[in-house]
Amino acid sequence: MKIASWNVNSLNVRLPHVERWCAEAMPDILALQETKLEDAKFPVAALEAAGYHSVYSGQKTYNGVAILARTPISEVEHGIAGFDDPQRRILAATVGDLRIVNLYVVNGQAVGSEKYAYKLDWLAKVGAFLAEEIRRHPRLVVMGDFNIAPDDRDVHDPAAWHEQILCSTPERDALRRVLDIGLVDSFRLFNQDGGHYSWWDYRQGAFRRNLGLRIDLVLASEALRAHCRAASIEREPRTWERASDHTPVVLELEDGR
DNA sequence: ATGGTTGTGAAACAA
Repeated sequence: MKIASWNVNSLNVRLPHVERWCAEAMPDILALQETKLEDAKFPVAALEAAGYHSVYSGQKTYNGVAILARTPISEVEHGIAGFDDPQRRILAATVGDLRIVNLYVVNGQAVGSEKYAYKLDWLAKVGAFLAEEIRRHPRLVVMGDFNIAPDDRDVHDPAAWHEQILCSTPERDALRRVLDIGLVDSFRLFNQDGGHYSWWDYRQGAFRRNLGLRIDLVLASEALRAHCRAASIEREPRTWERASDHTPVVLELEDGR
């Protein structure tokens, strides 16, 4: 069972990349962020032809999340009940015996900005939502673009990024509170090294020089911890022509019961 | 060098 997350930065532009990567990597479940597509324009038929069911929550120009799966998808939740947020960043669904939550966490722009305050408030609300999700669905995977580098190993230049956006202590504390619900950063179950990133700025040849951050995460609930078999960051799609600035991150789970 | 690149959508804005 291969589970993956990928910020595609426009599914309109990246659909050929998604089709290609799915054909090569054959993920069973794929969470997409920044689809930037209204629901009416979601490429359901193309993804069905590629072998995937899809559910999605999108909007024009910004944000947008989707969950693709090779088996049927049920119990879809769009956003958080009681949090009337026009930004489409949260999608939850059940695939087989797994509960999947796909998050496109607020970027926050700059520490101290209005968007930064929104990010921290958003993370607190999401934390409360996830506490309920894990209670109802112990076999929970929470994945997406977290827009937070968990610690300095996940940052190419920790001094330059010190207390900057994506790396500040309040953001890392907010992520810690999410993990404390009973989730583990699956990549760190298998690799303790720095230098492994999931996002590289488009500018100044950052990918070629591996100047990146690891901000795309697949979190597994404690109930799934013993079933995690491998985790990886798939750098190849970032080398393709007209690539997203993010690359897919993968968790392999022991096959279901 | 307060730069640089990409996506959306037609000028900024977001990342």
